[in-house]
Amino acid sequence: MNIVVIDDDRLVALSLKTILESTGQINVLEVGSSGAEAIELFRRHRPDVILMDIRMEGMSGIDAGRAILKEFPDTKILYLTTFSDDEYILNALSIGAKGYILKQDFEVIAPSLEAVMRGQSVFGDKVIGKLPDLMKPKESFDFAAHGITDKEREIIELVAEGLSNKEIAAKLFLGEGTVRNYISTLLEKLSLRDRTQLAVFYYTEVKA
Amino acid sequence: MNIVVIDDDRLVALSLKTILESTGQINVLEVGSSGAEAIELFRRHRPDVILMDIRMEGMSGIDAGRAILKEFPDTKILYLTTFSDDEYILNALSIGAKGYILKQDFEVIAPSLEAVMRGQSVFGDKVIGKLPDLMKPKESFDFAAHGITDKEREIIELVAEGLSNKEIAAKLFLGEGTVRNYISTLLEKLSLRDRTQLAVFYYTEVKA
DNA sequence: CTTCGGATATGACATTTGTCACATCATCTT
DNA sequence: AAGATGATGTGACAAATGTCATATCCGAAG
Repeated sequence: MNIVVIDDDRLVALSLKTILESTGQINVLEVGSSGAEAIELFRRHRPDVILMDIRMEGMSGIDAGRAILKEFPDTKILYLTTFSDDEYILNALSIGAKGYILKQDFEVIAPSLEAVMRGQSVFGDKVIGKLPDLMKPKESFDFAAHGITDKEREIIELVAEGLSNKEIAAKLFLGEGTVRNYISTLLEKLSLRDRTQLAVFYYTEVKA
Repeated sequence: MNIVVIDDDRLVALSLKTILESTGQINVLEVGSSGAEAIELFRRHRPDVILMDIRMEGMSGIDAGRAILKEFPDTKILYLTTFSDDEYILNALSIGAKGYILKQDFEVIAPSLEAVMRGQSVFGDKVIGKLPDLMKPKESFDFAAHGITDKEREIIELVAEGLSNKEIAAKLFLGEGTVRNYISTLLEKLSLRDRTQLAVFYYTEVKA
């Protein structure tokens, strides 16, 4: 199995090389220490798997991974990370990484590489355990705290579907002027300027 | 451990009750067969865990779960499902379910319940394996296929930030009229009516 | 009962937005 | 050279939008 190891900390990268090569199964073609280098080394060697740190100076492992996967979509990327990098778990999953394991669990690194080679995905227990929390939708915006009434909330939703005042009025059996008034007070309450910003607000703050 | 079992298929629900109670550890307070019933039974019994089917007539297990979690945020929900229900995996995670296991693996159901009681999350191997695929961002909208130019794409993005024509013009060093023209052709190309719909389009089709 | 706030409505008004027809200029094609 | 294309611009216009003042109705709070 030919792999490339990327870690911000060159010492770590070299240690990994040593450890992994001692298994006899794994051949570390080269080590690198930045996202840019990851891309370059991948282009040069086309390894079976990339073992890469996530948090690095400059380009993050995620960005590098995204770039590589864009060029070679069936690349197998295994992320190696510190326990505190929670935010990246979802990113790693979403770009299609094959695994995400913790540096602490170094005894599972070689087996994980084997698993990835076999086509499996490898996400450590602790990583999986965090998924539910991470997926939880962030507190949806607190309408009540901003004094937004039920009707107003309903209006926001229709605006966020792209309806015109006339259409909203028809749908809610209100006068068009009334709808405008609602929107006016809504814009006031949320410090926005127009319905487009209201829609943007909805998608970025409420439904995010 | 007191639980409630919900399954569309009453027979399955009752079988589960029998199997689980035979362990001696688990007490099935009551079984139900719809999402609505799930909510009702939860309110009445406050079980430690709800074991619930996902795909059901009427209200889905996800919707029922969401409703219950809204009322009682620390509810432990364990979903039981058929292998083909892929689409629901992410939903289950995102509402904060404690587990998602397959009906086929019925021998793991009781242990999973124990695990959930202990506060662990339980997602079967096969479920985890699918996560990377499911998280992959859907093809982001193909601007080129719709004949949308780079400049137009840039305009869309600014509209989607809630900028006015004047602001966009200033930012891109264009005349305001030019910006309007861009937006006009954009609306034409995408069969939309106004900038708000353009913003909505951006958030639902492009950046979704 | 009176008061108050929320929901609803109207009309007038200024501004923004979207459309259209057309014009200029540079580049690229033929 | 002639023509096509795309980026950019202008002016005029109609429609949609947002603001404001004001009014009615109703139910809840005092």
